Amino acid sequence: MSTRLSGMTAQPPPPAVGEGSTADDGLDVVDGLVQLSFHIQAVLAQVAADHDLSITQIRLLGILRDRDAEMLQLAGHLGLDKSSVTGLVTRAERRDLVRRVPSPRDRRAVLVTLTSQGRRLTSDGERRIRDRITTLTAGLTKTEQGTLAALATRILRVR
Amino acid sequence: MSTRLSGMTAQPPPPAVGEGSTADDGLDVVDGLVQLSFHIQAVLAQVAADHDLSITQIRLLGILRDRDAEMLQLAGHLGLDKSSVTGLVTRAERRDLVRRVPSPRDRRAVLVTLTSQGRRLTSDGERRIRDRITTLTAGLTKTEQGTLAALATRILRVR
DNA sequence: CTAATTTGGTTTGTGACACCAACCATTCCG
DNA sequence: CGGAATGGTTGGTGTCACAAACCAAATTAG
Repeated sequence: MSTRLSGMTAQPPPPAVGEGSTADDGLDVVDGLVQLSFHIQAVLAQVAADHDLSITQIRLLGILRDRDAEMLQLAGHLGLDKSSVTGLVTRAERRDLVRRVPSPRDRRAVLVTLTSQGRRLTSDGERRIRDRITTLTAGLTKTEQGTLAALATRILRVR
Repeated sequence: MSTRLSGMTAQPPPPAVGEGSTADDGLDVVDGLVQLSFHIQAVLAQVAADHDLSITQIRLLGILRDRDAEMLQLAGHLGLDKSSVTGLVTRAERRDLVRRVPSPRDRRAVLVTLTSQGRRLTSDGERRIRDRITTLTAGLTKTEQGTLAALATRILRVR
Protein backbone atom coordinates (compact mmCIF):
# COMPACT_ATOMS: atom_id res chain seq x y z
CA MET A 1 0.00 0.00 0.00
CA SER A 2 0.58 2.81 -0.56
CA THR A 3 -0.01 5.92 1.38
CA ARG A 4 0.78 9.36 0.13
CA LEU A 5 4.47 9.51 -0.66
CA SER A 6 5.93 12.94 -0.46
CA GLY A 7 9.63 13.36 -0.76
CA MET A 8 9.95 10.90 -3.61
CA THR A 9 10.23 13.34 -6.42
CA ALA A 10 13.65 13.43 -7.94
CA GLN A 11 15.01 10.04 -7.20
CA PRO A 12 12.86 6.96 -7.53
CA PRO A 13 13.58 4.40 -4.87
CA PRO A 14 16.06 1.73 -5.74
CA PRO A 15 14.59 -1.74 -5.73
CA ALA A 16 14.81 -4.08 -2.80
CA VAL A 17 16.48 -6.75 -4.86
CA GLY A 18 19.63 -6.18 -6.75
CA GLU A 19 20.52 -2.98 -5.02
CA GLY A 20 23.81 -4.27 -3.76
CA SER A 21 24.51 -6.48 -6.74
CA THR A 22 23.55 -4.19 -9.58
CA ALA A 23 26.19 -4.11 -12.29
CA ASP A 24 27.06 -0.56 -13.15
CA ASP A 25 26.75 -1.61 -16.76
CA GLY A 26 23.40 -2.86 -18.00
CA LEU A 27 21.16 -4.82 -15.70
CA ASP A 28 20.02 -8.33 -16.23
CA VAL A 29 16.37 -8.67 -17.09
CA VAL A 30 15.22 -9.45 -13.55
CA ASP A 31 16.99 -6.50 -11.96
CA GLY A 32 15.90 -4.31 -14.84
CA LEU A 33 12.24 -5.20 -14.40
CA VAL A 34 12.35 -4.75 -10.64
CA GLN A 35 14.04 -1.37 -10.79
CA LEU A 36 11.80 -0.23 -13.62
CA SER A 37 8.77 -1.31 -11.63
CA PHE A 38 9.75 0.79 -8.63
CA HIS A 39 10.52 3.70 -10.91
CA ILE A 40 7.05 3.55 -12.45
CA GLN A 41 5.52 3.19 -8.97
CA ALA A 42 7.36 6.30 -7.88
CA VAL A 43 5.89 8.22 -10.80
CA LEU A 44 2.41 6.99 -9.93
CA ALA A 45 2.93 7.84 -6.27
CA GLN A 46 4.10 11.33 -7.16
CA VAL A 47 1.11 12.06 -9.36
CA ALA A 48 -1.19 10.56 -6.73
CA ALA A 49 0.37 12.70 -4.02
CA ASP A 50 -0.09 15.80 -6.18
CA HIS A 51 -3.80 15.05 -6.00
CA ASP A 52 -3.71 14.19 -2.30
CA LEU A 53 -4.38 10.56 -3.17
CA SER A 54 -2.68 7.24 -2.81
CA ILE A 55 -1.85 4.86 -5.63
CA THR A 56 -4.69 2.59 -4.56
CA GLN A 57 -7.16 5.44 -4.74
CA ILE A 58 -5.94 6.37 -8.21
CA ARG A 59 -6.45 2.77 -9.25
CA LEU A 60 -9.93 2.73 -7.75
CA LEU A 61 -10.92 5.80 -9.69
CA GLY A 62 -9.31 4.44 -12.83
CA ILE A 63 -11.46 1.33 -12.64
CA LEU A 64 -14.58 3.46 -12.33
CA ARG A 65 -13.81 5.59 -15.38
CA ASP A 66 -15.70 3.40 -17.81
CA ARG A 67 -18.25 1.71 -15.64
CA ASP A 68 -19.82 1.67 -12.24
CA ALA A 69 -18.82 -1.29 -10.12
CA GLU A 70 -20.03 -3.13 -7.09
CA MET A 71 -17.84 -3.44 -4.02
CA LEU A 72 -16.84 -7.03 -4.63
CA GLN A 73 -15.93 -6.27 -8.22
CA LEU A 74 -13.66 -3.50 -7.00
CA ALA A 75 -12.16 -5.84 -4.43
CA GLY A 76 -11.43 -8.35 -7.15
CA HIS A 77 -9.86 -5.84 -9.50
CA LEU A 78 -7.75 -4.28 -6.78
CA GLY A 79 -6.80 -7.56 -5.12
CA LEU A 80 -7.98 -6.31 -1.74
CA ASP A 81 -10.17 -7.55 1.08
CA LYS A 82 -13.75 -6.31 0.80
CA SER A 83 -13.43 -4.40 4.07
CA SER A 84 -10.45 -2.53 2.60
CA VAL A 85 -12.62 -1.51 -0.30
CA THR A 86 -15.27 -0.29 2.13
CA GLY A 87 -12.66 2.01 3.64
CA LEU A 88 -11.31 3.16 0.28
CA VAL A 89 -14.74 4.01 -1.04
CA THR A 90 -15.71 5.75 2.20
CA ARG A 91 -12.64 7.97 2.02
CA ALA A 92 -13.21 8.69 -1.68
CA GLU A 93 -16.85 9.46 -0.95
CA ARG A 94 -15.79 11.85 1.77
CA ARG A 95 -13.76 13.67 -0.90
CA ASP A 96 -16.84 13.69 -3.13
CA LEU A 97 -14.99 11.68 -5.75
CA VAL A 98 -17.43 8.75 -5.80
CA ARG A 99 -20.93 7.97 -4.68
CA ARG A 100 -22.58 4.80 -3.53
CA VAL A 101 -25.97 4.15 -5.17
CA PRO A 102 -28.31 1.23 -4.51
CA SER A 103 -27.91 -1.63 -6.93
CA PRO A 104 -31.03 -2.56 -8.90
CA ARG A 105 -29.75 -6.11 -9.00
CA ASP A 106 -29.63 -6.83 -5.29
CA ARG A 107 -30.83 -4.81 -2.31
CA ARG A 108 -27.71 -5.81 -0.37
CA ALA A 109 -25.36 -4.42 -3.00
CA VAL A 110 -24.24 -0.92 -3.86
CA LEU A 111 -22.88 0.45 -7.11
CA VAL A 112 -19.97 2.82 -6.84
CA THR A 113 -20.04 5.59 -9.39
CA LEU A 114 -17.69 8.47 -10.12
CA THR A 115 -18.89 11.98 -9.41
CA SER A 116 -18.10 14.73 -11.91
CA GLN A 117 -15.36 15.91 -9.57
CA GLY A 118 -14.02 12.38 -9.43
CA ARG A 119 -14.15 12.14 -13.19
CA ARG A 120 -12.20 15.37 -13.60
CA LEU A 121 -9.55 14.32 -11.12
CA THR A 122 -9.21 10.91 -12.71
CA SER A 123 -8.82 12.39 -16.18
CA ASP A 124 -6.23 14.83 -14.96
CA GLY A 125 -4.38 12.13 -13.06
CA GLU A 126 -4.27 9.82 -16.03
CA ARG A 127 -3.03 12.61 -18.28
CA ARG A 128 -0.25 13.49 -15.84
CA ILE A 129 0.80 9.87 -15.48
CA ARG A 130 0.81 9.47 -19.25
CA ASP A 131 2.92 12.62 -19.64
CA ARG A 132 5.40 11.55 -17.00
CA ILE A 133 5.87 8.09 -18.44
CA THR A 134 6.05 9.44 -21.98
CA THR A 135 8.87 11.67 -20.76
CA LEU A 136 10.55 8.64 -19.23
CA THR A 137 10.50 6.77 -22.54
CA ALA A 138 11.37 9.79 -24.68
CA GLY A 139 14.95 8.60 -24.91
CA LEU A 140 13.78 5.53 -26.79
CA THR A 141 12.96 5.56 -30.51
CA LYS A 142 9.42 4.85 -31.60
CA THR A 143 10.53 1.41 -32.71
CA GLU A 144 12.07 0.74 -29.31
CA GLN A 145 8.92 1.96 -27.58
CA GLY A 146 6.88 -0.40 -29.71
CA THR A 147 9.23 -3.24 -28.87
CA LEU A 148 8.96 -2.48 -25.16
CA ALA A 149 5.17 -2.37 -25.38
CA ALA A 150 5.11 -5.67 -27.26
CA LEU A 151 7.42 -7.38 -24.75
CA ALA A 152 5.38 -6.04 -21.84
CA THR A 153 2.22 -7.36 -23.48
CA ARG A 154 3.78 -10.79 -23.99
CA ILE A 155 4.84 -10.96 -20.32
CA LEU A 156 1.43 -9.86 -19.07
CA ARG A 157 -0.34 -12.46 -21.18
CA VAL A 158 1.57 -15.28 -19.48
CA ARG A 159 -0.61 -15.14 -16.39
CA MET B 1 3.37 1.90 -0.26
CA SER B 2 3.11 -1.39 0.71
CA THR B 3 1.86 -3.45 3.61
CA ARG B 4 1.69 -7.17 3.64
CA LEU B 5 -0.59 -8.20 0.82
CA SER B 6 -2.16 -11.56 1.29
CA GLY B 7 -4.83 -12.63 -1.10
CA MET B 8 -2.96 -11.39 -4.15
CA THR B 9 -1.69 -14.68 -5.35
CA ALA B 10 -3.11 -15.73 -8.67
CA GLN B 11 -4.08 -12.46 -10.27
CA PRO B 12 -1.89 -9.41 -10.10
CA PRO B 13 -3.86 -6.24 -9.75
CA PRO B 14 -4.66 -4.36 -12.88
CA PRO B 15 -3.20 -0.90 -13.00
CA ALA B 16 -5.05 2.21 -12.05
CA VAL B 17 -4.48 3.81 -15.40
CA GLY B 18 -5.57 2.24 -18.59
CA GLU B 19 -7.82 -0.31 -17.02
CA GLY B 20 -10.89 0.93 -18.77
CA SER B 21 -9.15 1.96 -21.94
CA THR B 22 -6.84 -1.00 -22.50
CA ALA B 23 -6.98 -2.24 -26.05
CA ASP B 24 -7.53 -5.95 -26.11
CA ASP B 25 -4.69 -6.15 -28.56
CA GLY B 26 -1.26 -4.97 -27.51
CA LEU B 27 -0.89 -2.09 -25.12
CA ASP B 28 0.76 1.17 -25.88
CA VAL B 29 4.03 1.70 -24.10
CA VAL B 30 2.57 3.73 -21.23
CA ASP B 31 -0.16 1.25 -20.39
CA GLY B 32 2.29 -1.58 -20.86
CA LEU B 33 4.77 -0.15 -18.41
CA VAL B 34 2.11 0.67 -15.82
CA GLN B 35 0.54 -2.78 -15.97
CA LEU B 36 3.91 -4.48 -15.97
CA SER B 37 4.95 -2.40 -12.97
CA PHE B 38 1.94 -3.53 -10.95
CA HIS B 39 2.52 -7.09 -12.03
CA ILE B 40 6.10 -7.01 -10.78
CA GLN B 41 4.93 -5.33 -7.56
CA ALA B 42 2.44 -8.12 -7.05
CA VAL B 43 5.21 -10.69 -7.40
CA LEU B 44 7.33 -8.81 -4.88
CA ALA B 45 4.38 -8.47 -2.52
CA GLN B 46 3.66 -12.18 -2.78
CA VAL B 47 7.21 -13.20 -1.98
CA ALA B 48 7.32 -10.64 0.84
CA ALA B 49 4.06 -11.96 2.27
CA ASP B 50 5.42 -15.52 2.13
CA HIS B 51 8.10 -14.30 4.52
CA ASP B 52 5.67 -12.28 6.60
CA LEU B 53 7.23 -9.07 5.35
CA SER B 54 6.21 -6.05 3.38
CA ILE B 55 7.84 -4.89 0.17
CA THR B 56 9.47 -2.03 2.04
CA GLN B 57 11.01 -4.45 4.51
CA ILE B 58 12.33 -6.60 1.70
CA ARG B 59 13.88 -3.51 0.19
CA LEU B 60 15.41 -2.55 3.52
CA LEU B 61 17.01 -5.95 3.89
CA GLY B 62 18.16 -5.88 0.28
CA ILE B 63 20.00 -2.63 0.87
CA LEU B 64 21.77 -4.14 3.86
CA ARG B 65 22.99 -7.23 2.00
CA ASP B 66 26.30 -5.72 1.00
CA ARG B 67 26.91 -3.13 3.63
CA ASP B 68 25.76 -1.78 6.93
CA ALA B 69 24.00 1.57 6.71
CA GLU B 70 23.07 4.43 8.95
CA MET B 71 19.45 5.43 9.39
CA LEU B 72 19.62 8.49 7.18
CA GLN B 73 21.29 6.50 4.41
CA LEU B 74 18.46 3.99 4.57
CA ALA B 75 15.95 6.84 4.50
CA GLY B 76 17.62 8.23 1.42
CA HIS B 77 17.75 4.90 -0.41
CA LEU B 78 14.16 4.05 0.45
CA GLY B 79 12.82 7.56 -0.16
CA LEU B 80 11.19 7.63 3.28
CA ASP B 81 11.03 9.97 6.23
CA LYS B 82 13.61 9.18 8.88
CA SER B 83 10.89 8.42 11.41
CA SER B 84 9.50 5.81 9.01
CA VAL B 85 12.91 4.17 8.89
CA THR B 86 13.01 4.15 12.70
CA GLY B 87 9.78 2.14 12.64
CA LEU B 88 10.91 -0.19 9.88
CA VAL B 89 14.18 -0.99 11.61
CA THR B 90 12.46 -1.44 14.97
CA ARG B 91 10.05 -3.96 13.49
CA ALA B 92 12.86 -5.77 11.66
CA GLU B 93 14.92 -5.79 14.86
CA ARG B 94 11.98 -7.27 16.71
CA ARG B 95 12.07 -10.10 14.15
CA ASP B 96 15.81 -10.48 14.76
CA LEU B 97 16.51 -9.69 11.12
CA VAL B 98 18.69 -6.65 11.83
CA ARG B 99 20.57 -5.11 14.70
CA ARG B 100 21.43 -1.56 15.57
CA VAL B 101 25.07 -1.06 16.56
CA PRO B 102 26.71 2.20 17.68
CA SER B 103 28.45 4.06 14.90
CA PRO B 104 32.17 4.67 15.44
CA ARG B 105 31.79 7.84 13.39
CA ASP B 106 29.30 9.66 15.56
CA ARG B 107 27.83 8.80 18.95
CA ARG B 108 24.42 10.03 17.81
CA ALA B 109 24.32 7.63 14.88
CA VAL B 110 23.62 3.92 14.66
CA LEU B 111 24.66 1.42 12.00
CA VAL B 112 22.05 -1.08 10.97
CA THR B 113 23.44 -4.50 10.20
CA LEU B 114 21.85 -7.74 9.04
CA THR B 115 21.78 -10.65 11.44
CA SER B 116 22.51 -14.13 10.14
CA GLN B 117 18.81 -14.84 10.21
CA GLY B 118 18.20 -11.65 8.27
CA ARG B 119 20.86 -12.62 5.78
CA ARG B 120 19.29 -16.02 5.21
CA LEU B 121 15.82 -14.57 4.75
CA THR B 122 17.11 -11.93 2.37
CA SER B 123 18.95 -14.51 0.27
CA ASP B 124 15.91 -16.71 0.12
CA GLY B 125 13.67 -13.78 -0.72
CA GLU B 126 15.92 -12.61 -3.53
CA ARG B 127 16.15 -16.12 -4.95
CA ARG B 128 12.37 -16.48 -4.93
CA ILE B 129 11.85 -13.11 -6.56
CA ARG B 130 14.42 -13.97 -9.20
CA ASP B 131 12.72 -17.32 -9.84
CA ARG B 132 9.28 -15.76 -10.11
CA ILE B 133 10.38 -13.05 -12.50
CA THR B 134 12.42 -15.49 -14.54
CA THR B 135 9.26 -17.54 -14.89
CA LEU B 136 7.43 -14.43 -15.98
CA THR B 137 9.94 -13.77 -18.76
CA ALA B 138 10.34 -17.40 -19.78
CA GLY B 139 8.04 -16.81 -22.74
CA LEU B 140 10.57 -14.42 -24.20
CA THR B 141 13.66 -15.54 -26.11
CA LYS B 142 17.09 -14.79 -24.68
CA THR B 143 17.46 -12.06 -27.29
CA GLU B 144 14.15 -10.53 -26.28
CA GLN B 145 15.11 -10.69 -22.62
CA GLY B 146 18.34 -8.90 -23.43
CA THR B 147 16.43 -6.28 -25.37
CA LEU B 148 14.05 -5.75 -22.48
CA ALA B 149 16.93 -5.41 -20.03
CA ALA B 150 18.66 -2.93 -22.32
CA LEU B 151 15.52 -0.84 -22.75
CA ALA B 152 14.89 -0.86 -19.01
CA THR B 153 18.46 0.26 -18.38
CA ARG B 154 18.10 3.07 -20.91
CA ILE B 155 14.91 4.30 -19.25
CA LEU B 156 16.41 4.15 -15.78
CA ARG B 157 19.46 6.12 -16.85
CA VAL B 158 17.29 9.03 -17.93
CA ARG B 159 16.73 10.23 -14.41
C1' DC C 1 36.59 28.59 24.67
C1' DT C 2 31.69 29.30 24.74
C1' DA C 3 27.24 29.85 22.89
C1' DA C 4 24.41 29.05 19.07
C1' DT C 5 23.14 26.16 15.39
C1' DT C 6 22.74 21.90 13.09
C1' DT C 7 22.24 17.05 12.99
C1' DG C 8 20.94 11.80 14.02
C1' DG C 9 17.58 9.31 15.71
C1' DT C 10 13.52 8.68 18.60
C1' DT C 11 8.93 9.65 20.24
C1' DT C 12 4.24 11.21 19.75
C1' DG C 13 0.27 12.14 17.11
C1' DT C 14 -2.47 11.44 13.12
C1' DG C 15 -4.48 9.29 9.20
C1' DA C 16 -4.42 5.79 5.58
C1' DC C 17 -4.60 1.15 4.67
C1' DA C 18 -4.28 -3.74 4.91
C1' DC C 19 -6.46 -8.16 6.86
C1' DC C 20 -9.45 -11.05 10.00
C1' DA C 21 -13.62 -12.08 12.40
C1' DA C 22 -18.23 -11.10 13.36
C1' DC C 23 -22.51 -9.17 12.25
C1' DC C 24 -27.01 -8.01 9.76
C1' DA C 25 -29.99 -7.82 5.84
C1' DT C 26 -30.81 -9.99 1.65
C1' DT C 27 -30.70 -13.65 -1.69
C1' DC C 28 -30.40 -18.36 -3.04
C1' DC C 29 -31.07 -23.28 -2.60
C1' DG C 30 -33.05 -27.67 -1.38
C1' DC D 1 -40.06 -22.62 4.61
C1' DG D 2 -35.65 -23.20 6.84
C1' DG D 3 -30.82 -23.29 6.25
C1' DA D 4 -26.85 -21.73 3.77
C1' DA D 5 -24.54 -18.32 1.24
C1' DT D 6 -23.69 -13.61 0.05
C1' DG D 7 -22.85 -8.14 0.03
C1' DG D 8 -21.26 -4.84 2.69
C1' DT D 9 -20.24 -2.86 7.17
C1' DT D 10 -18.15 -2.67 11.70
C1' DG D 11 -14.66 -3.43 15.16
C1' DG D 12 -10.11 -4.83 16.20
C1' DT D 13 -5.29 -5.01 15.16
C1' DG D 14 -0.94 -3.96 13.13
C1' DT D 15 1.86 -1.67 9.57
C1' DC D 16 3.30 2.36 7.51
C1' DA D 17 3.68 6.99 6.01
C1' DC D 18 4.59 11.98 7.43
C1' DA D 19 4.97 16.16 10.58
C1' DA D 20 6.38 18.16 14.73
C1' DA D 21 8.87 18.08 18.84
C1' DC D 22 12.48 16.44 21.60
C1' DC D 23 17.29 15.21 23.33
C1' DA D 24 22.11 14.22 22.92
C1' DA D 25 25.97 14.95 20.07
C1' DA D 26 28.51 17.35 16.60
C1' DT D 27 29.62 21.47 14.21
C1' DT D 28 30.05 26.32 13.55
C1' DA D 29 30.70 31.15 14.55
C1' DG D 30 32.50 34.72 17.20
